[in-house]
Amino acid sequence: MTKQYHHGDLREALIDATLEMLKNDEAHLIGFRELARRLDVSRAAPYRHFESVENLLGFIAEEGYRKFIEALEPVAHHGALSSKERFLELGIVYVNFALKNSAHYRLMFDQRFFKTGTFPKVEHLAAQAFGLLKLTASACLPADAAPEEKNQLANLAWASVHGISKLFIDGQWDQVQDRQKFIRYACEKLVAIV
Amino acid sequence: MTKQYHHGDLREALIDATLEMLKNDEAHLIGFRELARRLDVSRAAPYRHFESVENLLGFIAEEGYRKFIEALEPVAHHGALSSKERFLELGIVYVNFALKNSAHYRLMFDQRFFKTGTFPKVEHLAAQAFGLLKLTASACLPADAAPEEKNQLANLAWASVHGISKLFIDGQWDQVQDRQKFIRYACEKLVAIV
DNA sequence: TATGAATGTTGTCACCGTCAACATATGGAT
DNA sequence: ATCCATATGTTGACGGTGACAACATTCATA
Repeated sequence: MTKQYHHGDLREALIDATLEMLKNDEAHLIGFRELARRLDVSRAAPYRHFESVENLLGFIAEEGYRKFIEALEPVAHHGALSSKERFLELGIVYVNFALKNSAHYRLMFDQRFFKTGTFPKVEHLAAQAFGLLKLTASACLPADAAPEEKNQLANLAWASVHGISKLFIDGQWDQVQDRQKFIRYACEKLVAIV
Repeated sequence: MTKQYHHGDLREALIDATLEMLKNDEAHLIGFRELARRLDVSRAAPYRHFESVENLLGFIAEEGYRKFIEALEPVAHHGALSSKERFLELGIVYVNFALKNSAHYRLMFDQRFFKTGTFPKVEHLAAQAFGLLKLTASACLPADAAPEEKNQLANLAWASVHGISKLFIDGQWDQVQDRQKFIRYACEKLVAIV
């Protein structure tokens, strides 16, 4: 098959190639010229699909949050589980999502998307995701517990699963042998805090 | 005072200006040309003090870890406190260091420094800092506790304080009113886990 | 005071993101 | 089947960047 003038699905290919690069490199190393080179396409072709590099990364971050919410939602609303069981499961699902989608997760928490106003979609999706966490954590406390206490619990849980995810992803915990065992340990301890 | 040929202490000025920029921007936006402009110096002058931008950032990361260890060490070895008191205090000091030195802290956990082998000094200092955490956490468990359990506890504590620090620093927790109150709450809960 | 080292400057190169102008392919209306 | 608007890909150009080499100035000290 000879080289074609049109790529076929350059948009999707750009996203895939970016995620591929993000597995090893940091976001700031992503560039249209490099992506174009990898996809055997001219240097300006990516501009037909994304306004700018920042824009491409923003879209991928959004995509990540959508997948994230998709993963958390059923657990947060799982009727057959008790509040604490939901809380436990949500933590486990959270960290496993981060591990399986590390390129997405890293990008999702990139500081550049949280300068208020510049990426409203990302901000909104992020708030939605963390709403699920707050909801699930709060439900473990008595209904008449102080709102402050509910927030504190939710924030501590969020910080913990986020910290676990980051330290795994960024390679600081390569020595941990049984990741699933640790994740379960950590989430059980968090549930026990209540 | 007329413009001088020599700056005086360009090296320190570069470090300060970089930290100033890091308060708002991300590491990838730091550049020698921009720094030179801010310090009213020619574009190549920074090369007399740092081999490359990467190198400048690496030095600042090292500096951050040295300060970090300096802050943690006395708490970790504070003889007048019980194991659990040390654990509690260490957590509080950890997060407060991150808040007060947010530019340093962000850089210290930049992924670029943990590609094994490229920044051995940073890697070593990081390991040293986290050794203090592990030591302090482990001491709260019975001496004959399984090493795995000690590691699990230390890792969970580390993940939690790291997550708290990151979420504060990256602006995701701007709505939290009394930061110190939350930090104390979180660290007390972590101690209670033991 | 003279001289080598430290520090600052200018010139140059290759790379990058972005836009404009142009080329080609695609798909639907006729 | 043909025509044309649109989508997509290409090339050229511009200003920005990091990095290095060659050159200029100042400093330290013998």
